[in-house]
Amino acid sequence: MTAIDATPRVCSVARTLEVVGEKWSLLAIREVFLGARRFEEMVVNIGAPRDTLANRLRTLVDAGILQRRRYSDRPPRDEYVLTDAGRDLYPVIISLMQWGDRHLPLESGPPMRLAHECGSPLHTHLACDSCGGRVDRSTVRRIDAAG
Amino acid sequence: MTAIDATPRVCSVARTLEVVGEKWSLLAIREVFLGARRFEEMVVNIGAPRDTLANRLRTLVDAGILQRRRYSDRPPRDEYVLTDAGRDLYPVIISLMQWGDRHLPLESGPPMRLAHECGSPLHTHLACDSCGGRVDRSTVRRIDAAG
DNA sequence: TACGGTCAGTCCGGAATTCGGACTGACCAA
DNA sequence: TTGGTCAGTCCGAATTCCGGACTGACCGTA
Repeated sequence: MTAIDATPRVCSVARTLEVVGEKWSLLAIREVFLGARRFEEMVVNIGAPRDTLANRLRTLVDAGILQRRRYSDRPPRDEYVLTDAGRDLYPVIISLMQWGDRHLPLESGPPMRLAHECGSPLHTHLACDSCGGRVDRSTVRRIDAAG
Repeated sequence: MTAIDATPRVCSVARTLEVVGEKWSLLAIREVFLGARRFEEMVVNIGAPRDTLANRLRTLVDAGILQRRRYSDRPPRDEYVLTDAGRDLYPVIISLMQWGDRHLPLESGPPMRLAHECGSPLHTHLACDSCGGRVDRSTVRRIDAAG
C-alpha cells in the first residue's frame, strides 16, 4: 500500500517563516537587537507603514518572540524586548546580514560593521555544537525516517 | 549643524530581504537545497500558487541566486540549480530550521532529521571565521563609523 | 491518429494585504 | 493655550496573492 504524499512538505523552515516571514517582521527583530525598542524608532528605522508594523509587533508578541514592557506610566509607554526565543533568532539575522554584505555590497562598504571579541571583523560560519566542525552542505547528511 | 537622519536604516539585512524576503522565496531555495529542482515538485512541496512561484523563481534567477539549466530538449524542460551565491544562503536556511525545531516543536519530533558528519544530530551555532569562537550577542560588538 | 498523461508555466477575477497619510488620545513643557 | 512627542488607529486606493482553469510542447500506447 502506497502512502499518499503529505503535501505541502512538513518543515521547520516553513513553520518558522509563518511566524517571522511576513514583510517587516525580521526587520523589527533586527531593530530590537540593535537596541531600538520603541515603536516610533522602529517606524523611522525600518520605513514600514505604522499600521503594518503595529500588526507585526502584535504577531511577534503573540508568538513569544517579543515581550511588551512598560517603561513609563505617565504617559503610558511600552517598549519591546526580546524573549529567549527571540534571542535565538540572532543567527538568522546575522546570517542574512553576512549574505548581504558579501553578495549585495555597497560601494561605501558594509553599512554596519561588527567585530568579534577576538578583534577580527565579523565573518561567520555555522559550526556543530558537538564537534565544533564546520556545518555546510557537504558535512551534513539527512537521516531518513524509517517506516 | 545637525545632519538629518537617513531613514530608513541602510542595512544588509534589509537589502537581503528585498531579494529573498518575499513570501515563498526562501521555501523555493529550501527545495533546491533538498534536491527538488523542478517547477512541478516545488509547487507540490511548497504549496504555493503556481503563479506566484513562477514569479519568485524569476526574481531569484535575476538576483543570481538560482540558475536555470536545461535538462531535456524534447520536450523543453528546465530545472533550477543554486549558484555560489545561492549556496551561501545555507546558513540562513539551517538557522531558520533549527529555530523552528526548538521553538515550534511537533509532537512527532523534528520533521526532517539531519546529522553532522561527526555523527551527532545537527545542532549548530555561529562561529567566528578567525578564531572559531562562538558568535552571539555577548561576543559581538559594533564598530561605529567615525565621522 | 486519437486519447490520455506529464511538465512548466500563463491567465483570470475575486479576496486579502499593504500603502501613505490623516487622525486620535494621553501626556509634557513653555 | 499652543505646540510637541509617542504609540498607535483609521481610511480608501493600490498592489499582491489566491485557487483554479487553461495553454502548449511533448511522450506513450493502442
